[in-house]
Amino acid sequence: MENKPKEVARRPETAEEKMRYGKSEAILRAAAKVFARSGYFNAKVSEVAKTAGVADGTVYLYFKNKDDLLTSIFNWAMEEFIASARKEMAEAADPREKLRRFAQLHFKLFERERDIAIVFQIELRHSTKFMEQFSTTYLAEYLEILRDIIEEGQLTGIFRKQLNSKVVAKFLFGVMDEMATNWVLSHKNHSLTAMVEPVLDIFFNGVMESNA
Amino acid sequence: MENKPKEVARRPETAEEKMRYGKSEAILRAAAKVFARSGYFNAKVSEVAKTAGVADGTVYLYFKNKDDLLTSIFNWAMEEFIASARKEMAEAADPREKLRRFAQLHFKLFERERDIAIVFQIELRHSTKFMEQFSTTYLAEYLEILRDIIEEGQLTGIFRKQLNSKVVAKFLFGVMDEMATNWVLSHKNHSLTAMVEPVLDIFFNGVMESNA
Amino acid sequence: MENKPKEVARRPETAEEKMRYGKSEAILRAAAKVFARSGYFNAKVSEVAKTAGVADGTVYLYFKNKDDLLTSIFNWAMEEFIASARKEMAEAADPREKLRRFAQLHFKLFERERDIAIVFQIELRHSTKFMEQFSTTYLAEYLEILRDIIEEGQLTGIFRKQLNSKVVAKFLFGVMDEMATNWVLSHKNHSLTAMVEPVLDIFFNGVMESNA
Amino acid sequence: MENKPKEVARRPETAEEKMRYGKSEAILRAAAKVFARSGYFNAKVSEVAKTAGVADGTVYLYFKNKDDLLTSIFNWAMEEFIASARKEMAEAADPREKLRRFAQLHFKLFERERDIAIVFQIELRHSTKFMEQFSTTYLAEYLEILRDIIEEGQLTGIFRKQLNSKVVAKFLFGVMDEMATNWVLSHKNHSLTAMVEPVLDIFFNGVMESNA
DNA sequence: TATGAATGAGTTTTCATTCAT
DNA sequence: TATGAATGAAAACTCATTCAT
Repeated sequence: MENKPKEVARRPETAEEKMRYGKSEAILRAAAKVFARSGYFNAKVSEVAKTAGVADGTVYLYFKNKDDLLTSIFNWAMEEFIASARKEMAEAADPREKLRRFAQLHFKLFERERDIAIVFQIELRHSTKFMEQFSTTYLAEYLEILRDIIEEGQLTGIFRKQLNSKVVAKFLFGVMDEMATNWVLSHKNHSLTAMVEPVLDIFFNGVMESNA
Repeated sequence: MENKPKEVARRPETAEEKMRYGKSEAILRAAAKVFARSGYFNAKVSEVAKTAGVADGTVYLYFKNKDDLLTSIFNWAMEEFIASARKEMAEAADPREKLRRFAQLHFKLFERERDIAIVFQIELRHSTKFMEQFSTTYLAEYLEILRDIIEEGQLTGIFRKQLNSKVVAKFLFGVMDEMATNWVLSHKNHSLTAMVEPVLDIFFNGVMESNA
Repeated sequence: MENKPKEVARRPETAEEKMRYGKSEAILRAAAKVFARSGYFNAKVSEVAKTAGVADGTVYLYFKNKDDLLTSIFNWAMEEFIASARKEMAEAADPREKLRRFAQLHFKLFERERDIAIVFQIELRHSTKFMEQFSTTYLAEYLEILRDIIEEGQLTGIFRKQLNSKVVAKFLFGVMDEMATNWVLSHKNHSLTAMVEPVLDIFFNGVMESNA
Repeated sequence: MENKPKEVARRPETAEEKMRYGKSEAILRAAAKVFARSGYFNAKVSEVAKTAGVADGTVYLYFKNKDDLLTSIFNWAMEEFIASARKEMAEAADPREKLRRFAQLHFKLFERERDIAIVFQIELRHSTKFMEQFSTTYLAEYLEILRDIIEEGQLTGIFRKQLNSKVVAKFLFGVMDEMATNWVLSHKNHSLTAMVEPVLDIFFNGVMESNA
């Protein structure tokens, strides 16, 4: 994320805009940190402002309201993730390799940005309203990518054709989501990416044809 | 649930206590309904009281505070679930059958009590604090049951011995949790229990020895 | 006003309600006092609460919001005034006597309740929105009463028939309104009711010599 | 503004001043429009700036603060009005004609500048503080002019000598003020100047038949 | 036990004003 | 002069909780 500022919605052009952009991102990062620490509802906007090093009112120059902060963290991270995922998927040939890279990407992002991981795994789930919005936008796209890979694997004969690719995609997402939540809640600070291999091992043995 | 009052924490003995118990459960059910509808933070205690048909102050005769309502819904449902799960597990012989019954039990409870399902899948996740507490108590017990069955299956030779039973248990929980969340957020009202077979199909193909 | 609590919208029946009613009126009187002193926009709800001897939140148990306080002061006083005006008008026979009593009633109310007078003459005028609402409800009724008396005088031959009764009513209201505003803003504390005679003298006789 | 009051009403001399003058007046007109539309307290300085086509900060180069905008609108219009009134009064001989021209002038100004009329009739009344200041300065001068004409009429024998000229002046102001407020609040867009004749008719002749 | 009126702490948000450029 | 991004004080309102009845 650090090195990919251009992947956020608005692109700064002038030096002046760059500064505005920097403030916007600083506030978003501060919000992620504060939300991760206190939980969205208990977090105070003034705390976000203080963490970002700006005045309370400045937050409202960049974001409509507190809720918009949460939504923006989500959009910001998700857009970036989907973009890199699509790019990386294009580089791998084997569907198994694609899934492996995809999971790696997901988990590496979380390990690099623990605050974002916490917000994603815990805070964003706080309301049906948000969850529904989430489900119908980015989650749908996330599942779409997985589904495409699985169907590709079914065509090339390495995954069982009779399986419903949609169910399989949800299945894999569920497993990965659970690993992520588990990692976020655990204080043992074990590696999350280390889970990719054992998880995919089980998964592949389940979806592969026995002669694949 | 109505007819299984004994499965809630305290058992009423006298007629007087029975009445208290009834009110306590009424409040808990009202809380689940209101939390499911509005989300925990937006839900008002007065709304819970009104839904339960009692005065605002009465809620505080049975529960310490608003947070206690959430915790109590969780404890109430979880104790009941774990108890029936352990009982039912004892009745089945085959590990695969055990897992099948376990998943059925989990999903049937949710289908019967949608408010509880919403609270479990959405509202309870609202804070790391709660999630951590959840992880170290009932989730641990839930995973324990799964792990026991899996290890039993590894002993009897139908599940691959080299797999880490703890990872497998989390894997299975993650898949089921994802199916549940998906069902809660979906408005299509598809059957949740119908997911048991396809999910376990994938799972078993993954964890079984090829000669099992 | 003190001795006519029943003329306010809600009538208290039980002893319990009477207490609630008392609090409602206390808050309304406190609001009138604070609004009169600081002006509506500069007045703080917390100041109203303190003046009424209740907690801030209690204000919102009786009134929807700050604006509702202003509107309620107006409705409360206006309903009372219109009612006593109609009653008193019925008791007088001569149209000139009716107008005299009407003006007396209006000015006496203001002298007895200076806070209310200030709110009426100054604070209620702060927005077109309110003024429009005011114009189409109680002011209309106020002008209606005046107009009825004037038309009665035109029928009995003491007022010039060719005059537009609506214009005459507005004319008289304007004069009285100006006297009231003048009195409110003056610190000399002259008598307002003392203005009734000279004003009606001009109004009745006109400013021109009959031989001019 | 404190030390540059003359730059509002007066005419610009240098090109530089012309620009300043133009901007100052543009801001004042914008303020009148915005205050008329939203009410003083709800109006935003940024909205005034936007309407005037200048940056927010520029408003503060010409006016001390938001309150100064209101006061300046008032001073600006009032100075202009008093000046033209005095000039026009000098041109008429008959006291009745003088009053007629005076009323015409007042109402024509309002018809030409509706925003100003709204600010005068509604927004300026929002606080006792302002009303008191208003009463002791321009209103006093306004009433002075009226009083002079009335006393002139009393000397020439067309107005009744025994009337208190101060009361008569207030009386007439009250009537005209009411007509103006009525016109401002009415959406029927009737002519305000058309009210001059009927109002002065009543004023001059009185409402009673001479034989009543 | 049950009630529900009263409490008052606490937080988001707005917007007049400033000041570095 | 002109700008407009940044400031931060200030206040309406909510609602969990209490407690006298």
